[in-house]
Parts: sequence; structure tokens; C-alpha cells
Amino acid sequence: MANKETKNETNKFQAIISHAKEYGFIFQSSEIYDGLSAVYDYGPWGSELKKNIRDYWWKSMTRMHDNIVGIDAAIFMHPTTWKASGHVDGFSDPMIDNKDSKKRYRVDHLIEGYADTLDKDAAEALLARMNQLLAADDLDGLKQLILDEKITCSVSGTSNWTDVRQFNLMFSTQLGSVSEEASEIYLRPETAQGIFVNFLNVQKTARMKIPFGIAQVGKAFRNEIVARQFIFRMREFEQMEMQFFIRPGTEEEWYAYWKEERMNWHLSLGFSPDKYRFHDHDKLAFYAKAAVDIEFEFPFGFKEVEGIHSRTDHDLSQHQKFSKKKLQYFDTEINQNYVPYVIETSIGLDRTVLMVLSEAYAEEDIPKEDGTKDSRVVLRIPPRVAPIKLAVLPLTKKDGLPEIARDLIKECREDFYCFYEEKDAIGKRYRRMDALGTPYCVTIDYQTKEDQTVTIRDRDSMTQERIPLDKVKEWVSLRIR
RNA sequence: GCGGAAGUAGCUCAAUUGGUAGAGCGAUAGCCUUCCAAGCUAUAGGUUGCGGGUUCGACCCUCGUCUUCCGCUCCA
Repeated sequence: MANKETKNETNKFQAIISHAKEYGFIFQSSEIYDGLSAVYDYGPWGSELKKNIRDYWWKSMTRMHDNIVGIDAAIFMHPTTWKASGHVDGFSDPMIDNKDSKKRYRVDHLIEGYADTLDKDAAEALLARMNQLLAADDLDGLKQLILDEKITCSVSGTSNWTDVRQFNLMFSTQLGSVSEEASEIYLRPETAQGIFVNFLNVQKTARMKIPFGIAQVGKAFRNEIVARQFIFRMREFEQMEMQFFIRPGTEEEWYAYWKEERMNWHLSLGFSPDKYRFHDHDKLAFYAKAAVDIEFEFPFGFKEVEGIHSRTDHDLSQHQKFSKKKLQYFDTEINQNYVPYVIETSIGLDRTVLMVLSEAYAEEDIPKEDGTKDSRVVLRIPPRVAPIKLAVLPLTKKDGLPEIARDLIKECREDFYCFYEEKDAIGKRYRRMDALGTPYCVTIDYQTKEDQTVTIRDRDSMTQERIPLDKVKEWVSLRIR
């Protein structure tokens, strides 16, 4: 039974991926060249959906909060940024695999572990040799050292090792068009640092008073060891982050506040609360005082969509140290200077898109009036983020009906995304709109010509009501907010 | 990254022992049609993932490679 359910969920996930491609939501990157692993492109409706989610988040965080402003920092940053943040040293470790146990080790951990079994002088000599090789990036030398010392895998007990490989979390590239003058810089692995380095710029120019937040949406890049599960874990992805700067000592209450606030945002999309849960981090990162994930139940299990972290003053202090610039705030209420503490909310935009698609996708059987069965695939996307809000469908493409439809679109398209369709039977057009997640369809029929009314059909219930033509814009607008 | 499986039209799949690649759906154009897919006609669309090898001849056998899926592994 459990197996069957797992299989069904796997099938559902496959179906969602297929549907996303077939209906123009998400394509694999560079597909005509056989694709690029763990990179995806958004098609017409996928980019619209993604943009709507991004806009909804942006509006919720900035416009709906007096004390949060946005920025748009560059992807390229000064290389020292990543030294200060800990990304350079923390995430570029040589790795080695044991071919028998399939176990992967960080080379330094492996050698250090072995050194612990030696006497003091031998251990020190070994570690000195290792550090020398590490500093020189001599990967072959490191492998030779492991072989010479006959270091074995604790699981398999063998020394059947792969070559030593460098694992780099960050992508690097060259800044400068002439290679000799070029310096190596990184594509940012997170958007947060762009906020931290601009802390004072924003605080001063936007005249912000603590507590206040800075929001940002943007691309980030990470070399994942295993990147899988469609757009859940990509090498290039988009984050929506907000760093909230607070007075030291108030972090607990603000952490609790944002934890609740962010969960409420998710629930405002209208999905079942059962689909969400908090997951507290047991093992905290070196900078964090507390951390919690908001997890969503994807077809492949509960997975992290958003993280809320209490980051202390770690980041600002680090940048203060490396840049030798004061990153402090004078708090007039308590008459004190301090480096603010930070509560971070960080949500993956692509993951949120996948969350919406996963929850929206449904295959339905519909009993017909004559007793036979009908079926449809429908995306129950929350109306406020649906790519197309309204389809306008003339019942036939004759007798002036298309003209009325075109006029209605002209009236509405400034306010929300409309779609015109006159091909095929009306039922078929409804199904096509269901498959794209369009919440409302207006049909122009012959009665429209007589009394200026239209039918408007609801995607989820498939029921219709008749409303005046000149009320359509208002009717839809009210329901997509 | 390792192991296993797979790759034929946009999608789902066919194609005897190796002998010139087909169908349904979808798409497009037109016809029909007065409110919930699967009516009619026509058209487009494939160097069978890619590259070598064996063969008179390869979708089929073989090697490599790329991609995807499943399991393991790593992870801020």
C-alpha cells in the first residue's frame, strides 16, 4: 500500500513535469542540445506564473509593511564579500570517493581522522604536508598522500579511491575583458550579501529606523553535488529574501513574529494548512542563533520552501571587519551605537512555483448528464497568481460575436491578463483553459447581442452565472486580488 | 559522483529473426456547431538523443557520449 502510494505520487510528479512542458510552463534548458543538467527555462505561462508569485511576495513584503524597502543588487560582487561571508573557505573543499563503499569524504577530514590514530610527531608532519598540498591546490599530491599513508575507508576498509576532486559551491568567472588584467569573481550563491553590504546606503538614503527590513528578489547560483527533482534544486535559481535589522536583544520576539508572518503568507495562497509544517534546525550554522524551515508536502515528500533564520550580527560584523568600514546604527531611543541583529526570511521562488503547480494539478473524472464519464486536467492555481486571469470566448466566430469579445478584452487587458480564443467547440476551449489554470472564462453568445450580458464560468466548480458585460472587469478584478 | 533502467513526431506508443519508420491524441488551415474534450477535410511534423564500430544493409548488435528516471552519496 505504501509502495503503491509512493508510486502514484511519483507518477503524479511525472505528470506535472510533462504537463508543465506541454502547456508552456517549464522547459529544460538548451533542450535542442540535449539539455543542460539541473537548469530550466520558463515558458510563456510559467514565466507569467513566476512573475505573479514574485510580485505577490514583493507587494506583501514592501508595500504592505511601512518599514520594509526593496533593493536590486548586482549578481557580481567584490570578491572579498565572499571571504567575509565564509563562502570562499567554507565551501571549496577537495573531495574523494571510496569506490567500494561509495562513501564520499572531504579530503581534510579523511586525513585528519587518520592523523588522530598516529603519534604526535607523525601526525604533525602529516598535517603539515596536507596543509601544504591544500594551499597549493595540489589534488594529485593529496591523492598520492592518501595512498602513501595507506589511508582506508572506515566503511569498506579499502583504499580503492577515486581521484581527488575540487568541490566548489560557487561559480567563478572573469571580470575584465583582457585576460591578464582579469580578476576572478563569483556569481553570488545567495542574494543576502547584496543586502548586507548596502545596509548603510539603504538605511541612510531611505531614512529607515530600526527595526526595518530590506527585501530583494534575484538570481543566485550554486554548484549542487546532486541537483535533481525538476526545478526544486537548480544550479541557477531565484531567491526572495528579506533581511530584517533589529536591536540586539529583541531577536527572539522578531524571530517569532516573522515565523508566523511568513506562514500566514503561505496560507494566504489558499492551500491546505496540512500541507505545511515547521521544521526546526537541530544543527545550526555557525552564524545562526535559531533557524526554522517552512516545509511543504511536495509529491516527493515534505521539503523546504522557505527558511527563517536568526542570524545575529554575524554578517554585518564580518563585513565591518573585512571592509574596515563601520556598519553600525545609532539608536536614538536608547542612545547607543550597535551592529544590528538580523532576522532573515529566505524563500525559493522556483520552489514556490513548483509548490503551486504541485498543489494545483488535478486529474478529474466528471459524471456527465447521460451517465457517462468525462475527464479533465485542471490547474487550480490561486487566481491571484494564475498566468491568465480571463479567457474571452465568442460562442461562434460569426455574427459579430468576435467583435464583442475583442472589445471586452480591450477594456480588461490593462488590468489583468486576458486570452482570446475562437477555435473549436466551446467545451474544448474550456478544457484548454482549465489545463492552463485560467480561473475565469467569459462566453459571448447570441443573448449578449440582445441584452448585453455574458456567461462567466468558474474553473474549479465549472458553474456559470450570467452577468452584465460592463461588469466583467470589476467582477474579475475583485476575485484576483 | 557511483549502480541500475530508459531515450522513435509536441505527447502516448507501434515497427517479425537486422531489410526503405506508422498510429492515436495534439497542432495549424478550412467546414460544421447556440455553453463543457475525443464530428468532417486537408496540411505540417522524425538523419529513430548524439558520435564511432560491425554488416551488402542498423530503430534493432557493439563501444563511447549526453540527457532523464530510480536507488545511494553530499549539502548553509
